[in-house]
Amino acid sequence: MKEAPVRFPQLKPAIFLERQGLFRALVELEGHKEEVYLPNSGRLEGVLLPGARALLAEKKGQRRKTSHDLLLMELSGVMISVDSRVPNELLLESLLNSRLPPFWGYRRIIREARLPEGRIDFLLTRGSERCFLEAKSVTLVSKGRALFPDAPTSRGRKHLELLKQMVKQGSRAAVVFVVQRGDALCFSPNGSLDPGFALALRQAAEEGVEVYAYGCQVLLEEIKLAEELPVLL
DNA sequence: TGTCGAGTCCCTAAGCGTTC
DNA sequence: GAACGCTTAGGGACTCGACA
Repeated sequence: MKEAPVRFPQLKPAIFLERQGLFRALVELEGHKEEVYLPNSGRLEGVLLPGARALLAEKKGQRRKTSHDLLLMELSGVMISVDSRVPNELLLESLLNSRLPPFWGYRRIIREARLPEGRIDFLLTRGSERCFLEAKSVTLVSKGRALFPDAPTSRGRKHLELLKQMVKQGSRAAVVFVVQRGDALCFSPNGSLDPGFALALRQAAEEGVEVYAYGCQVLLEEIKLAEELPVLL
């Protein structure tokens, strides 16, 4: 697979102190404490560790209440992207440039496709053929195995139900787990934390929903999709 | 008709409060 | 106890009105 990077602006190093809310974190930046935007509402277990190195992007905007986004954490030399918007961007880049072999040949790509039952991240079409694609952000890795979710997710199960419905209606449907770090060797659902999601994913796969996982190469300058990872359901 | 800006809706997931 | 709704911050998509 060829590379499809999302580039970062110049990042500022900081020290992560604590999470202050769903979307806020307190860091030490250039000798003072600073509240920054954390673009991820997940639990981020084992990633947001006090004292760890954080990397920030300066942001300007009228509606903003913070002046920086927390984009990367560095733990034991491993760079981890904590921006939950990145997987969609990476997939879009890869789809637009025909860089994902399982999804080659689709002529039209619609983001955030609206359905009566909900919204799906991508709808790919080729004539009358349709493929629904849902992207999931993964940040948790244990002993080389990427795990999703890092907190019980009823929304995740809802998305799987929706994909199953699309398969029943004759469309193709897939869920793509994007592991936003470079130290994962394989992917599994996090059955010990959310057995319901793990069961739903296995059932979805049995009923025809395709399951893919990709690792990422995370650098200070950019993040790009890496090789496809084995999925162990 | 085309462009621009303002406003609205929806998405992310956890946590809290309310209702049954 | 379960189910549901709301809130949180920020951004993208979309709609609508104003104007050239």
